[in-house]
Amino acid sequence: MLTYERIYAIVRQIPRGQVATYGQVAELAGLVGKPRLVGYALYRVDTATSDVPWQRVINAKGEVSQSSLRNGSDYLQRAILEDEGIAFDSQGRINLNQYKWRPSDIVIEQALAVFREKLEETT
DNA sequence: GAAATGACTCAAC
DNA sequence: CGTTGAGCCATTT
Repeated sequence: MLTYERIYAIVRQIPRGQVATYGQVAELAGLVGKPRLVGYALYRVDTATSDVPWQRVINAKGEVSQSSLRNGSDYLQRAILEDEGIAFDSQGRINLNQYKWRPSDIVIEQALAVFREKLEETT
C-alpha cells in the first residue's frame, strides 16, 4: 500500500544510532495524528526480509515496543539498538532527548523521492 | 461492507 | 506515576 511505502521510506532514513517515535514517523510520512498506522505498517513488515530498520522506531515513552509473540525478536530489537550505540537506562528505556532522530528537510525529500521512484516502478 | 484489530498518543483522573 | 477513554484509519475477517 502506498501509505505503507511512505512510512517505510521515512523509516529507512533513520540513521544508525538514532531512533524515532511512531508519532514522529507518522508526521514525517504525512500521516499526522495517525501513529497507529505506523505501528500497523511496521507490524506488517517482515523483520527478516525487509530492509526497513523497524527497530529504530519506538513509542513516545522511549520504550521499545514489540508485538506480543514475535519469534524471539523481543530482546533482539534492544540488542540491535545497543549495538548501534544506543543506551538503555535501568528501566529499559531510551533517552529520547539524546537519541531521538532530528530529521532534516533534505532527508525527508530523499525519502519522498524514493517513494516516488517506487511509485513509478509499480506503475 | 460492517465489525474487529493494531509495534500508538494524548489528555484527564 | 498508573489507569482510562477517546481519537485515528488502513488492513483483515
